Amino acid sequence: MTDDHADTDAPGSVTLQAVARRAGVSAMTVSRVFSDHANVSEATRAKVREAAQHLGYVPNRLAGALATARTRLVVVLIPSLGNIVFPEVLRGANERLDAAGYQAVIGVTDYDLAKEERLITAMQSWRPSGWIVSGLEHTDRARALLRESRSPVVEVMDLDGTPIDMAVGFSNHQAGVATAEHLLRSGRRRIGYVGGDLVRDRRAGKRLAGLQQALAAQGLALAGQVLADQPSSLLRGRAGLAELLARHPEVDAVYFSNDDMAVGGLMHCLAAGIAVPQRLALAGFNGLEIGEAVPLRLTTVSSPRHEIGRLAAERILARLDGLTPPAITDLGCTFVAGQTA
Amino acid sequence: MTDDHADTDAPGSVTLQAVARRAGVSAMTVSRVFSDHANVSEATRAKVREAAQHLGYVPNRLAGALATARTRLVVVLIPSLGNIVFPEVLRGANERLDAAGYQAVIGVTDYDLAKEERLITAMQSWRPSGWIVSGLEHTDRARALLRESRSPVVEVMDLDGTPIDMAVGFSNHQAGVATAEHLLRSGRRRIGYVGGDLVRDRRAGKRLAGLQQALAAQGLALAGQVLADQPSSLLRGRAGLAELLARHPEVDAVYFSNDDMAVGGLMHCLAAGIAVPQRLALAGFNGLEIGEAVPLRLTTVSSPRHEIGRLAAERILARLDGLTPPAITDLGCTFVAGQTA
DNA sequence: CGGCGGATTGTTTGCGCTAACAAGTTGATT
DNA sequence: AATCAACTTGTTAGCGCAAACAATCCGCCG
Repeated sequence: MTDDHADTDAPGSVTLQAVARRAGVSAMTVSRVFSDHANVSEATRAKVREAAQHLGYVPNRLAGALATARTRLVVVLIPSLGNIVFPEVLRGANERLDAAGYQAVIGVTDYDLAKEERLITAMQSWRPSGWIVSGLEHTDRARALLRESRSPVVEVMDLDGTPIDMAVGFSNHQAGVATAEHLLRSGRRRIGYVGGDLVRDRRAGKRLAGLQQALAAQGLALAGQVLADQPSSLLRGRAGLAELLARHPEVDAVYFSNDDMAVGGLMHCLAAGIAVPQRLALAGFNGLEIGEAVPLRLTTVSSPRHEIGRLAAERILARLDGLTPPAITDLGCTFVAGQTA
Repeated sequence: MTDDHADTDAPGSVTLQAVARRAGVSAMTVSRVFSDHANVSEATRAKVREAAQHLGYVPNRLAGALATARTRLVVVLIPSLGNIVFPEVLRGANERLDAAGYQAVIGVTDYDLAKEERLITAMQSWRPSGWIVSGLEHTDRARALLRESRSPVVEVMDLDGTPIDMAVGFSNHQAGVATAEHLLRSGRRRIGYVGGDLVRDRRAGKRLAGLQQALAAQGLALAGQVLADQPSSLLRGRAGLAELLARHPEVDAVYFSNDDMAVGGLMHCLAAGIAVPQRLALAGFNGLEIGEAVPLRLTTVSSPRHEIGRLAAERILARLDGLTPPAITDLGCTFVAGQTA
């Protein structure tokens, strides 16, 4: 073994130059082979590929991105990784981005707009090619930073408001209205709510507002509510329903902030022998699989999470291709008539 | 407005040079202020910070990383985003990395070792500072690539085998043994299994192997098994148990590949009126919240997913600080005696 | 047989930053 | 007042790659 140590080298240490030397061509030619957008003769191509293979060359995207000012990095900002909903959005985005040679870079805001703003600043230092952020609520500065980044921005999971650039999702308000209408149609009049912090989870707040608006249209108001301040979960929903019933025994239907909470509530009913839906109707939101697997299929509104992630990525890629995709993509959410309401 | 356009500029367009000019110092001095590892007088610091603030300067980490050959990027490779287990590992890792100024970069292998290998090659082009990968099973080439990257590697969620560099997790085999022992102690002898593809999910395979080994020690064998080839889920578990009971009505206990499957099985029992645990004992794995929320608390073995992610990140950071953390960190997993077995 | 056009390859330069070293400044010490 | 050490700031060069332009090569036409 002489001077090019072949596969015993660290892959990162082999440069374009090294490959060029071994192939007997210039660095630029090697670059052209790897980004293959220029015309290089088949013979040269083969020589270069052989050399690259032999040396174990892996291109350095840092250098490439610096030179071209195109990182092919897309930041995905989600509120939480602890709730399966957002990983599913991420999954959709990641699948599409990966297929296009782009890399998703995640940030978790913890439902905190100040933290989101900090993350945006930090992420900007990677000069991402695009942004996918959750919701339409942001600090003014966050909005300004995103706009000034001059990269495509897609806000996902919410359409009740004005997007910075593009939006892919559905109306949470509408989901609340749809649920209210179903409950009212089935004769419920004393409707309660069990959820989490409505300031942190603005989208849950919008669903509740939709429900309340539909109630108000019938001259009704919420019969009672329980708001936990910890993140939503099955156990919280179970305890929350118990508390609501203790304080407002008259309620005949309960809207939950989401399916986790609702299934928790259903478990309370099963354990406490409360007849669902005769004595009490239950409704959730999201259309999680768990709602289908419980003994009584959960009545809920299903959100197209995976598709939202996929389409958000699609919109960004389209924009980077010089196209002009629609600013707003309403994927809707579908009412699922289960057995609990 | 003369030549430096202040905050109307795209943040990415402001360079160290521009800040240096406005502050009346050299670029190097600005660099020192931002990476603040050198001594810069307080007066200069203030001038620089004012200039940076005014121009809306955001450092370019691509350029910084290229110059220092340190990206502060840590690749996290997980098999799936569709199962809450792995996002939780990711959450733990992300929290720790974020706090240290590092960025997690995700890749989803889909339980496919060939895809994992491809991802490792692709990720290497970002020259990550470290790697967190799931499991101990990899292709030879994947193993070689990781070793040659000369960056710290932590394999998570499995200790039954030999790590490339470091490992943080627990023994899946042991989890299977513990479950078997509990079932045997409570008098079960005809134990069945419901799970997914054991080649794809090697860790589930190791748990089953542990169970079988413990059975064999008593001269017993598995009474029957059902293997779905789709990813594990509540509905699959529910259907799987129905199928197992149809084919092997004599089984008196069922081990599931994980809690999702087990809760699905429990739902089948609730719906079909099968007495749990009298007629049939059920056991899962993971210790998901859903197992605690169902009417009968699920008997399972709890895995410290969040802590595994956190510690994996910790190990990488320690190594990058020049320390020598332990090669193997066994966090164990704890048997949870629920009401289903 | 000279020269022209298209295909192929090479050269130069700079992306934005930081390591390494050089140089200047200050105050204290003798 | 000369000297030195410690602190502070500047200069040079290069990280690995690709854009832009320059140079070469080849076959083929008139």
